[in-house]
Amino acid sequence: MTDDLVLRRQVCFALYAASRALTDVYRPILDEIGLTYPQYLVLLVLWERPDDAPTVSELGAELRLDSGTLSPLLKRLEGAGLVVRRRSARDERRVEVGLTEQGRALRERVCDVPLRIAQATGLGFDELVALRDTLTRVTDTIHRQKEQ
Amino acid sequence: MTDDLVLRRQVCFALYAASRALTDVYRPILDEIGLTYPQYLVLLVLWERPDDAPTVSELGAELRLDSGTLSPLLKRLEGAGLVVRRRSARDERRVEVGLTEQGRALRERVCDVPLRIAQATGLGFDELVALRDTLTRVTDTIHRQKEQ
DNA sequence: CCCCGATAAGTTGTGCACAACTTAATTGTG
DNA sequence: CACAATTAAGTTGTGCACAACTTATCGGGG
Repeated sequence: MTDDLVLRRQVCFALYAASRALTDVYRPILDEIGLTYPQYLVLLVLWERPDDAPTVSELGAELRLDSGTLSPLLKRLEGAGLVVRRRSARDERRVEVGLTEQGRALRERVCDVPLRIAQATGLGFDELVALRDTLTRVTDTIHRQKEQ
Repeated sequence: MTDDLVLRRQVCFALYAASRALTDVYRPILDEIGLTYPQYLVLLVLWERPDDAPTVSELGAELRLDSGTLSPLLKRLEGAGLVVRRRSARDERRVEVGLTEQGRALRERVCDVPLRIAQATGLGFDELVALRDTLTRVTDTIHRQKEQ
């Protein structure tokens, strides 16, 4: 029982270490185009629906990040000329985040990134899908518990 | 091809989200004893070998964290009275990190934590072990590539 | 013995994450 | 309509992560 506190036995550490390791793979790739990994994630959401201009809250719901994280991040993306933020006309509380032409164009420069990342993991396609699905299940389980 | 850039399909996002979700489960538990998750990880290493007093570098090798992260973290742990830092007598460059009596005693208060975390994931024991091993394999693969 | 490269820890600066709080706009209820 | 409760975004403060740099010590070759 006392052995349960050994670092290498803990799933949480494996998760924490793997997450940082994968981010390390992203870093040099994203550095070239001047993005951080969380900024890249925001753009992924925007690229999925290029004409949608989701609000900060909607972005946060997708990425599970709050305005405390997103507000300064979006300000930096706007400073880089990749997105625009505008107050909603119908609801002045909301801020809609849209892609600029430059932000839209950036998509072409990263379309081979997922493949390069997948290769770095050393896992086969089926293993990757299984891993992703297990992780998604864990995340959903935790969030469902939190809401109750 | 173009679909590869969809957020929910990316293993990396699943990893990033799961890691933060699990940390969310830790937070209220560790809050009670005044620790952050990375601080808890440092203590895990120290508890594994209570009479060892590893150096900052050795801690960093276990956790894959550099002195830029560990130095201030250890200073806070020392401020909380859980560890002591002392220059090695044989090599004045090294700083050895040892547990205080209070730090040693804290172990008793967290020995049920791994079980509580495991339950929060909703996975069975075998699934957890398989997940951990897959993640460890990914991490090792990435680090091995980095060294070459 | 001296110096030069290597090593160890710490410092500085940037960018997340997240809690707690503030400000402003909106909605529901009487 | 009035106004209290809610919601949205932003701000502030703390603590990681990590790159780049500094300071101090160590070790080996000339």
